[in-house]
Amino acid sequence: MQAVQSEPALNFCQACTVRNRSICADLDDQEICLLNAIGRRKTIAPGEQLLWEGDDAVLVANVIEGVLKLSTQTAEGKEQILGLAYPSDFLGRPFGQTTPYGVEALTETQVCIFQRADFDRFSREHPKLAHKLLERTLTELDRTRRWMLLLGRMNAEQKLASFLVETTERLAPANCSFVPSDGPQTIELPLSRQQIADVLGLTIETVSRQFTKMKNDGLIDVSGRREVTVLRPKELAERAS
Amino acid sequence: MQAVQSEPALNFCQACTVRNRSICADLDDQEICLLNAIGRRKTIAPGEQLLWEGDDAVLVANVIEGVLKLSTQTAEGKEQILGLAYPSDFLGRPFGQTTPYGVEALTETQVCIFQRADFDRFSREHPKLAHKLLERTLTELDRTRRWMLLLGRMNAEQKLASFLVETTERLAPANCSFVPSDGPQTIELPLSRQQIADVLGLTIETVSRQFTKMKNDGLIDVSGRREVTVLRPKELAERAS
DNA sequence: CGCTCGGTTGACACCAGTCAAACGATGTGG
DNA sequence: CCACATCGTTTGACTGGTGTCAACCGAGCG
Repeated sequence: MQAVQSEPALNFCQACTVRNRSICADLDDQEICLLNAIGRRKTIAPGEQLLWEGDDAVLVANVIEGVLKLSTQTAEGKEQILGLAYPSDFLGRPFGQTTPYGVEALTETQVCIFQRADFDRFSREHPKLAHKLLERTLTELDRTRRWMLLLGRMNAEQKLASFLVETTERLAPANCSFVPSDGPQTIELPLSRQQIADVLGLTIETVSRQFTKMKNDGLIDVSGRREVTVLRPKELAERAS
Repeated sequence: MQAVQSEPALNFCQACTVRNRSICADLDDQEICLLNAIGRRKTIAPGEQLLWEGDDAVLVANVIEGVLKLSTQTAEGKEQILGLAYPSDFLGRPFGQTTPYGVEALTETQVCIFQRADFDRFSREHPKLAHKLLERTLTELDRTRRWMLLLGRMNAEQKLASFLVETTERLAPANCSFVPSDGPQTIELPLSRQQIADVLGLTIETVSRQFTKMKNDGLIDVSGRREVTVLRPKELAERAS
């Protein structure tokens, strides 16, 4: 576990870009101040790990900027990505003993981290925060369950189409330009082909073939390795079934 | 939505068999009394539905006895079971708008139901309950994520083995006899072959073939349709990988 | 220039899905 | 009592999608 890149305890929260979307949203200025005192900002480079599977859960965090993956491995060493975390998402396992999955940054990422003990205490004393956390966890559970449908019942084409639709949606507010939702839209994928395969429960070859097929069908355009333009969002959504 | 089989408002909670395991565990007698006043017991027959996918979420519930399934469907009508609920588990979507999955009883089931509005209010006023609910939801999220690994990365044999291992574990305390965990153990499956297939993201034929294979390999014994004896728990756990 | 790395493409194998038939337990009506 | 239908399950034959293995491509870099 490496040293935390701490910064002086100024009130970062007031200028925080996810202030109104994260679990802190319902707290008043005074409470924010208290929370600010126990939290620290940290920047994580792509590929760097924030939490390790099986470790004691000593940290929790809010995602401020960037994308991270939560993943676990089978006994044979195959990876399965359990979920992706975007800005305003919450990371970690409060009130738990061990972290049940690894967390790794996919892009340049900024998080707001707390010692778990501090955070646990704070949330016990501030039901508003605990309540927000509960709502968020319930939402995350719903999203995860929808992902099960994808893994259990969809074929490769439907999986990739679903992935592109969801990624476009979740990345859109970051670009923030008001793009008509049925027109072409370009996104930069935060994941490599291998990582997409791990998310979808496929192999890299199958993912690659599906990309090529969609390109040939005129649904998408693939410029660089990470750059994808969705040409026909509606048809793509249809293929996601 | 049918009428609730309500009973006079005696204090059922005091005699509740899941009193110490459910989300009510941390409440004191006075709080239990208040909760008791807004809850109702209800018995559900196998096959009967408690919540409908897409409905307004008006009910939440604790499972007291029996097994239920949470499920959703693809556009093509294939079913995917998202999870199973056992005694002491919590059902429903507090603080949400619509129920994101259907809930149906698999066995004769007893639940303790609340109007969502009542429950939401109660949990806001009693942080102890909200906290238990949060812990439980976090645990459920972890369990669901482990299930994703099964759906995304395991083959049919590993899936069925995992299913039998988990079902044996979760059904064991109900039988309550102290069986040595490495000896033979008989359980009555709460699911049909088709439902097992829906849980594991397989077809009924594949499930059936895997049952036959495990029987021939001497790992299990299949007496009736629902009765399975695990002969070699350790080997079974190994196949679950 | 050659190396590495991520991605693409091809050939092939195999697991699980599909379709179809048969089985066995249960129930119904004559 | 038997004939027959029904339902969940099992078994068989075949297909096809996806995994596996391997070769190749193209960009970046020393």
